[in-house]
Amino acid sequence: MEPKIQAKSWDPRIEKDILQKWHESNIYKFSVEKSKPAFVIDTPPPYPSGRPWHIGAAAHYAQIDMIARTARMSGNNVLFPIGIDRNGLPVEIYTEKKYKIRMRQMDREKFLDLCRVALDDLEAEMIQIMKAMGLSGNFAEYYRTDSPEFRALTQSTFIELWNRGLVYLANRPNNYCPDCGTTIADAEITYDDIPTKLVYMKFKVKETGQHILIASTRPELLFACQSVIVNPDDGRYTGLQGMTAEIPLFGRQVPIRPHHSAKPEFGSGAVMVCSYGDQNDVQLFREFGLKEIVALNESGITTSEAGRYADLRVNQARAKIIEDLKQAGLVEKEEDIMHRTPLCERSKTPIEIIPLQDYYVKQLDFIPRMRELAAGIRFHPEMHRQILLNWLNSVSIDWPVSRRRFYGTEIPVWFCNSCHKPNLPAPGRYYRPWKEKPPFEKCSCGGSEFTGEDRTFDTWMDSSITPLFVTKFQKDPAFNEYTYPTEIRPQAKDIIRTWLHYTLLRCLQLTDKSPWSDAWIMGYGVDERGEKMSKSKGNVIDPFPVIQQYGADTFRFWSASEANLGFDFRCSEQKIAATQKFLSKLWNIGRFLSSFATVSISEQPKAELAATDRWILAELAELVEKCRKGYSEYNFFVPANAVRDFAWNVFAAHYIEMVKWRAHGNPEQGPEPGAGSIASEADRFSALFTLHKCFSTILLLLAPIVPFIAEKLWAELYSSSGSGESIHLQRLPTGDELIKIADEKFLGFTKPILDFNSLVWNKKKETISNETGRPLSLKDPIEIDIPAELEAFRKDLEAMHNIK
RNA sequence: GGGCCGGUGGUCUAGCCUGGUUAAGAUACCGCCUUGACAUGGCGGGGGUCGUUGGUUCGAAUCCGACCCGGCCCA
Repeated sequence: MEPKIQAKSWDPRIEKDILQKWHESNIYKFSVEKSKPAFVIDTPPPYPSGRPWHIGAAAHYAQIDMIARTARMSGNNVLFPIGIDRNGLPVEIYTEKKYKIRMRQMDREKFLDLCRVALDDLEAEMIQIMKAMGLSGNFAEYYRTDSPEFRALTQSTFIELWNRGLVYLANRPNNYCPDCGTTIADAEITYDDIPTKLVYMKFKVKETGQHILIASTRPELLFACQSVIVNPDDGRYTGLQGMTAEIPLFGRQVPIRPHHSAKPEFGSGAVMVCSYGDQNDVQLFREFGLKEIVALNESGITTSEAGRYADLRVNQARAKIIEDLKQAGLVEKEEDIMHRTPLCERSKTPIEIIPLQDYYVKQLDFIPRMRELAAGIRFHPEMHRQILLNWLNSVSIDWPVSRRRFYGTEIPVWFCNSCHKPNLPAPGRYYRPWKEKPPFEKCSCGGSEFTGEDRTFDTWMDSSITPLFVTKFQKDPAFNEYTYPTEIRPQAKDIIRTWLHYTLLRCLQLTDKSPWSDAWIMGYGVDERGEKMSKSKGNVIDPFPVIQQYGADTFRFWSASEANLGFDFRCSEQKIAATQKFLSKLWNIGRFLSSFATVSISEQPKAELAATDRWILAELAELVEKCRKGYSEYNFFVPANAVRDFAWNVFAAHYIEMVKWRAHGNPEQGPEPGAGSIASEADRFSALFTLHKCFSTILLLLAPIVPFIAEKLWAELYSSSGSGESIHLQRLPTGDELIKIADEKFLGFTKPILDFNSLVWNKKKETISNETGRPLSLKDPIEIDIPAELEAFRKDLEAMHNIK
């Protein structure tokens, strides 16, 4: 019998037609439907930062789509928004490089236009990949975080917080990246061990005339020193506590105090406290009430406080000061050490701590409540909850949200030129104070001249309201009511302390609840040796050609079967290529089944099924339960591997071989029927029913992971004769009905059956044929005893192996 | 210094929660086979002191303790 499906392997080019069909039938449409539960995904809007898109990120979005499809096939009304994050530093740097320009040395408006064009190009490619991967998202209404509509929401939510007293302006030392020219938050800092010199300098003790050795990695801050500290338990310095030290080269006198933060084992055990070498200095200035000396300006240049060393870059000042100290014989020694240095996450520049005026959003007051919300969110996997809790425990200052950058949402504030009071407009529209007149006439002081704020927000101010934006907060109350809070936040684990944290904070402040019930945290994609991918290492894999060559389903199945929930996963093209074999296997099982009339799989069989059929259905029921458990945790690693193992190693390898003779029925149609191969109609029906029951279930179980091939095979075998409905509008199967027709006790036969088949195959291999002088072919007859416990399967086993 | 995660054939992973025959799969390697869905296939094979070490137990990859190594995060 000729199979209805002709092609001998799955052709990924078919995916294009299927995409077109989905697009035309608009099957992933979302609208408010009170009778159906809403399932809203707080999709991460990717940042189009340059080519190629990270393959790990592409895998991440493939899995987010699996969440959407799982939810849909579980009976939910799914909102799967698609957005693009376009605010922030990376595009500014990209644009500066591309056009060889400097942002601050050109017209702001023109610079923004160049950024926009760059983003449009990068975004178009990203959307193209997302579509090609088969994401069932709402592309028709995709949003951008730099649109007037999005920015208006960022601003209006800021204005609301301001009016409620949750925002303040303050001048305080904060992390400053001299390279980016802006304040950054603690969350945007990374640490790296960098080799540096620890300089041992001699300070004179006024009272004794002796020297005290001060070890410091920041000698260039000498002139900003306001105290020396020693550990109170450090016997070497007990007598010096309370005395006065004289700063070399500058001659200023500062007190020597005891403080536990001076570690006796580090350097000389005596430390100078300057404004500001590190966060500990900030802490000590506050604790001791010291007067701050501003050491560096916003360009990272020493101020006039540095005297002879003014107007120098940090490195220059450092070199000159060390040289002069050496000349004066005041350097005892220099030691090479590795120093854990705070770096700007974006530019990798060492950060400085500089006092500047910034806007702060209050977060310290909200930490206890955030801990409560964090306890109520279901984390997938559970272990990643700890990353958030650790971060909540280490937050020590409010969130500085102003940035001295251009491509971002403007801070909607105008300062009165007379009294300098900040004036805010009414919330609602998008404001650009640096180029617009204020939407009001007078300040409360009577002044009518204003200066617009020219700074922008930290981009997390925008990103942290995605759950509000996608649920039409403050715009469509009925929609918002139906969709908020959302169901799930999928994201990568490296932005828990930023995106997840800030979203929780902002939504708590604005809605008094958690924006989601579940948080789904994915690990990183690393290279095949487990190392981070980076352009400099040359181990980056571009996902686009991979998807084009192997197809979206191959890429998706690879992603599901390789990335266990929350763990880092390895990316290797070889493995992706190998994955394609499974799709080919699946296709050919479908091709085999297409040789026979499709038996209605919705009907219950009338007569009792054959033992072999009840056995495989028992295995199938177990598979379904296992997959459902995986799907309920959005862990696609579980169903992907379980279905592959079942379909390939049990169903195809053993079951199909055992029932082929019954499926064919009429021995005239098989070239060389085995013993006892004339099957009754009842036996034949039993086999066909079971084959289709198993295969249709396999397709349903795989549909969220490999939507294209599942759709195609479903259409070929199960829907074209019926309603013609997409597999993606079906429900995931349950094990209940299978248990009715199967029987759990048959599970015990799996191992004996597999072992027996293997035994026969081995025996044929060992037996050398008298005719050919070679091992027996699998279709050659053989004499072998069937174990008593497999008596119920005798007919199928005899036919399969041609046992005489 | 603290926290989290991992350490299983050459490579990658499953099994560990809930201890129990011969430690499973993929990949790579080797050998054989065109069999009627599939050579992008089938069958077979070699290859592991389950990080180390103590303990609990009749029995430990699995439970408990200590240690070593790697990764990430925090200080």
